[in-house]
Amino acid sequence: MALPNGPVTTSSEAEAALFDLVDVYDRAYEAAAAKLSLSPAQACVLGRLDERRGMGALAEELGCDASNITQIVARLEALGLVTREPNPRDRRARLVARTPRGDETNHRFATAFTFARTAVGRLSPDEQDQLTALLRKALG
Amino acid sequence: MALPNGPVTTSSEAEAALFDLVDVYDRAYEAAAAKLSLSPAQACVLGRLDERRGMGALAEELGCDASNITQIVARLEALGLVTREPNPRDRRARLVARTPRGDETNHRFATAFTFARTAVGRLSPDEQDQLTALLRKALG
DNA sequence: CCCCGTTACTTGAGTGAATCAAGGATCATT
DNA sequence: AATGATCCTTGATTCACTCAAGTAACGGGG
Repeated sequence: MALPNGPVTTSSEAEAALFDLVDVYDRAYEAAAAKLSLSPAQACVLGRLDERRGMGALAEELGCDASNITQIVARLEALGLVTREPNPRDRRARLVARTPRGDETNHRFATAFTFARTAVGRLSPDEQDQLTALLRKALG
Repeated sequence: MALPNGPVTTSSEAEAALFDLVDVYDRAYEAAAAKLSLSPAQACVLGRLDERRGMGALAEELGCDASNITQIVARLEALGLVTREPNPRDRRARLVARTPRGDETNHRFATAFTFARTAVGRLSPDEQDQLTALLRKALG
């Protein structure tokens, strides 16, 4: 279990609530991935492959080094969840795509990661809109 | 940069907002720690040492294995940010405490991690209360 | 057509988080 | 005094992540 990105000084109620949310969210994500024997990073990459795409595109979207993606995709490939086909238009590049088993695993992950769904579901539609507006404003 | 605990399927606006919040929060936490050459885990442990405490207490609070804490505290100790004194009441146990430099580093981290403060600061006091109430309700 | 800089990805080395299994030391109880 | 539990450490392993360096292929200018 990853250590929480905890509050240093809890100056306000709202800040504490934000921290609690982030902590619970992260733990739930990790737990859902673990249920499928995936690391959070693997689940994340798998979830970005609704359409096949290149390694570089993944790296840029996820904000990490390309060599990091190489490793994670290699593990997903070894698990049979992903293929890494050559790009016919550019022989330097690879196109990563989920296999049928990858699709199924991704779907099972989406089902297992209930936290966001459940949390939002505790709010009425009006409250959901309020929350969205407040979060958007807070994010600046 | 840690991969985001991204949305698998973005079914609602509110869920997407939650994900964005978590992602930005985590990245800001990591960036603040990196500014002080600390890992997120190190910053986290350092932040829990306002009072001296045992390794086991840390492990339990942070929800991880004791041996994980052993490593992190060892690195903090090597950095001169923490001491690991024997507990006079129980010679098996160790009491971990921040050094003066650890106090200063922790304070600088708290200053550098502006995200939660800034985000909440974009809201009026009323809005802050609303956000807190909504998050608490969503967390169940 | 060939050089050349750029791009796409891989490889290797290194750090650190995290978990598990096993072990040593000490405590606390019988 | 023996036993079992508790506190922590050590060792082994896996994985994420980063950086530096390398390979292969694209694409444009001479």
